[in-house]
Amino acid sequence: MSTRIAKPAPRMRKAPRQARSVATVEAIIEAGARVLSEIGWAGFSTNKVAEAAGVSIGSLYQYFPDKLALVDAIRRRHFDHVLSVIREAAAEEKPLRQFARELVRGMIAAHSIHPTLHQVLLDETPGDRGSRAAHASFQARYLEHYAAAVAQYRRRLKNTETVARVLSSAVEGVIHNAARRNMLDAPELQKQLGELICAYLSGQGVRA
Amino acid sequence: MSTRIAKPAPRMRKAPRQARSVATVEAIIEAGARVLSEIGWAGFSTNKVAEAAGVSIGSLYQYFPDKLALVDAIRRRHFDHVLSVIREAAAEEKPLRQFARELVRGMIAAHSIHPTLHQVLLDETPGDRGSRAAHASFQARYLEHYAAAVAQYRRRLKNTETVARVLSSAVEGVIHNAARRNMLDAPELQKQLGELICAYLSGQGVRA
DNA sequence: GCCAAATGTGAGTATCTTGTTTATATTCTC
DNA sequence: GAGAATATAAACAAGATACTCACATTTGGC
Repeated sequence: MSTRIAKPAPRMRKAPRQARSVATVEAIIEAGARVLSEIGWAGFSTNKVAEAAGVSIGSLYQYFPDKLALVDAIRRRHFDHVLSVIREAAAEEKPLRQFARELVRGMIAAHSIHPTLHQVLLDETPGDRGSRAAHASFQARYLEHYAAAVAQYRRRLKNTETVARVLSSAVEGVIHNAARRNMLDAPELQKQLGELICAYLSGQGVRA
Repeated sequence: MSTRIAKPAPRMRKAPRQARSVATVEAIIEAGARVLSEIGWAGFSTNKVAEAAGVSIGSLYQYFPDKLALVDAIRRRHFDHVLSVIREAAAEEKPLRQFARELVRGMIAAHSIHPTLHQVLLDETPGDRGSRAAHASFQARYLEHYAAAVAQYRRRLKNTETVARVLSSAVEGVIHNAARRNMLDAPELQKQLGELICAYLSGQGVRA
């Protein structure tokens, strides 16, 4: 219970100017993502990340003011990636079947590198200060894109937002579960996930 | 890397004989579930659990030989609960619509007490020794019940297991996501989740 | 080649957490 | 009321870990 008055907490302590340092920073973020995905937030220590990156701990603190700034960087990079995937899938008008296929492919690809990173970022990672805003903004845009797709393919136009939420979390659930048992690239699973999306969105199947 | 030769690790150090101690043990397990759900495995400490249970740390160690035994007890209790829910929903033959409704209701009820406990148990909790077996056994029986339902309602009989896996993880994903944003009891969500299940299982919608 | 700036190093520290024991006090059963 | 069961919390030992600092090395422009 010490005096906790809003630390400024800058993104980076120092900007990398030479090619070397750019590579170092990149290596740190990449290793951080790996550690976070493989061991989870509980085991995420700066020393461990530095070691995994093949970099001294001092170098890490030369660019990141503290642990949370590092997590922020990891989060930003990953969220940007995922957002681009769904944005692309929902971009132009295309048949439902194709949308589903592209979405599944993209999502699986995005999770193949660090299978459980996404969930760890959402569930375990603390959301102090600025990251909360980024978090919310990500979620909002994420949902927006899903909602756009839902509005495009769904006949009944009611509850678009709820439908989008259900759809997105269902997809995430399947992918996360598959990631946990190393089945992300099973083609059978991809097909079924695609069918789930199509079935739900075309959804004239059963009446309420 | 010390000598890691299978600790026996008994379930309980001592069985509660009087009513008092039974209540104590129950309070500990309950508080443990609460802590695990609210703070996650990273913040799960025996001292914290004891305090949350309104019990001294000594009492905790009088019944549980170590931290993992406690987690085991929590896990066992929760898994039994969830299993009974799905077993009941998939028990007798009933219309698809009704099955979906009962499954959703039961699942939501099971997650309403400790919203994120299930995911924490699956994702963050370590699986040393005996718990691995329990874990696997739970997953197996869990899937079995889903598969039974799938076999009952799905027309095409191929890939029953994959379909069951996709279905179960989709349901879990939706519920977990709703739990995170405290929307578990939104009736709109329940309805949509039911529709998702029905649409996927009836699933004549789109051809491959 | 030279030098100032940029970058990299890693041992060290100070602090905190936490699992577990133990000696002691209280409550129950008979 | 005796002895067993149960509860208490102070204390500890061991470890983890975020972060600093004084120094070494490399780079890029001149």
